[in-house]
Amino acid sequence: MIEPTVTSAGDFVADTVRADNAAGTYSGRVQTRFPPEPNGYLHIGHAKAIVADFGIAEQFGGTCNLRFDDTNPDTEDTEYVDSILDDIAWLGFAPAHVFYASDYFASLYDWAESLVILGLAYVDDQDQETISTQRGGFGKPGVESPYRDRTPAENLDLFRRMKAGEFADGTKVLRAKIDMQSDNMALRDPVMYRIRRGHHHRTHDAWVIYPTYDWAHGQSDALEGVTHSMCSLEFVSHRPLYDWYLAHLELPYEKPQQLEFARLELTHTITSKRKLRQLITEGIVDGWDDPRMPTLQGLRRRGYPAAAIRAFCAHIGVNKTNSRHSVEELESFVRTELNRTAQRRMAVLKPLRLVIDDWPTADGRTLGEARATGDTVAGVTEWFEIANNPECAEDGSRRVPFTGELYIEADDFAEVPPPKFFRLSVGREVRLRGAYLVTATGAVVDAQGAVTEVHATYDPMSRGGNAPDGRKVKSTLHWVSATHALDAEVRLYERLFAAESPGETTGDPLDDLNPGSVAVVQAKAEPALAPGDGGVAPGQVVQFERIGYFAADRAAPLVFHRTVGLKDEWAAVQKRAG
RNA sequence: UGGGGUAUGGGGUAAUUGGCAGCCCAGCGGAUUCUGGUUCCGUUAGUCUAGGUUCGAGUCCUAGUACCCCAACCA
Repeated sequence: MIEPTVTSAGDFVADTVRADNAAGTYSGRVQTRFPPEPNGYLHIGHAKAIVADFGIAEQFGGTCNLRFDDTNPDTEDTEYVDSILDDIAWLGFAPAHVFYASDYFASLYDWAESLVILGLAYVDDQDQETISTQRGGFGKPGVESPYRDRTPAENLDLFRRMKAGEFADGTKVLRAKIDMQSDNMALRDPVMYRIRRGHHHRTHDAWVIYPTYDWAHGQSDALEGVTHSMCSLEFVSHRPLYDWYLAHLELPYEKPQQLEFARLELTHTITSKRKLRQLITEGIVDGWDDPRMPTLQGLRRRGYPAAAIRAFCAHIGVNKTNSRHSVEELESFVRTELNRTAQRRMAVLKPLRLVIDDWPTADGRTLGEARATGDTVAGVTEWFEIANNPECAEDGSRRVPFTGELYIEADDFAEVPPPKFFRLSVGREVRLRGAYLVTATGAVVDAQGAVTEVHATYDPMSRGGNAPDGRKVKSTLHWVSATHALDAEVRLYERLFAAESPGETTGDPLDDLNPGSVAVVQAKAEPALAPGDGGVAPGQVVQFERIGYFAADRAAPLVFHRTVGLKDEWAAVQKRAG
């Protein structure tokens, strides 16, 4: 399906699997599952879990299934089921099976009856608040429910009537009879079933009682034959409960074991579903697929390759330490992948007109001579064959038109060059990528002192970019022929959150929003940036030479999203200079 | 307040389970380069604290400290 995502050697899950294999615990079988609740879109944090779940199965020749943890009808929807399916496929994984916890509602119910008969579960008539109060607190004792000692027969009758819909929502629950004095709150008679007349996206109105996560999860694992059930660290204290349930049931396979690892957190990023949703409802971003969102949909639209996300997740591995990875590390995986795969194109984000005065016109004059007489005749057009990707010869080349009137990047010209400035200034020679060596002869400056046009001469002997005498220039600039330039809209994204840990100081991540997280500029693009043959496909990511990687919008032609910028040594030099 | 989890350079993560603290990101220096990109070479910097065991401790023991999780009929 994909190239092996090797999990890091020291990962404790792999250690556990190896130990289990050595001990013969599961007869060498390895089965995992990725269990999202279909109540939101997948984000970069889920990618870590997906890579871990599928990765460990793959590493040991096992299987990994997808299971929708759809036990709460109030929050779940097929919209999310569909997007999750889509995202997992995009990431490059193919689940062996797609299961739903709701497929097991009948089995779960039967198992619950067996616990009732064993005297290990009881129906409690108290309301939610009372039950919560009786649970006690950290270091404080719990209080047993007055209904705790109902007989199995009475409980069975009540439970069946709960299922039959005889009772109103919230009026009764089924609870496991464990230990109201346990230090572990999860063991103080946890709720197994609640009455809820929500409309379930798959079972519709067949059920009025729904299992809780704790009652459904381990049992679903057991039913499927899962061996290693990975989840995040906040479930560590639920593991004794996971084990308690399974210890009291007849299982079709060996008992699965729960293993917990730390969630992925990134700097300048949030993964809280609630907060992500708030970004949308408050209009801060356009939707779940806004390129600034950490959702897989957003990252995809932004141009992050699935292979880069996979490699990043495999690289960070699984661990039990709560930590926050720098988003720069993710970006570095994105650059590494894109450097290899993205075709190069030229686009000018801050266009500055460059006129080559000695460039020939069709009527045998030069541009300079023609302009001197007020004539706006065009220069001749020359076509250059430029490699699509110097890192990948198979990508071939494209033809790029060149004339005597071009756009170059405004930042590539300086009237007064600062120290270590290698680019164009009057009297200095630079290369126009793949075309000619040019020397600036002067600049036109407006009333505000801004450079509006640069004049230059070219060396006809340097066609293709090299001078026959072998002289070197310090800089190569990208350019776009003014007469052939296409107008493109380029959306430049910055971090959505200015703070490394959004919300750390005030408690609300939205207080740390970066007000300038997107800037839109009108750019000049070479013809091969147009959609279609020899151009770019919707969603394709290309490198704008010397600038960064940009994803063509999937719908709008000539609209580009900045995936990530190139490393910028000149920016670092300027920063050091102050 | 009780229980549980976790601590290794600036960030992240390894260490064959008691034997030379390695790798990635970032930084810095250099080489190469028709992208100030890429690539290559070099380099700065670390075992939470205090004791102890040992020829030898990131690893074992004791006592602390810090951070995270748990008192939903959410997952």
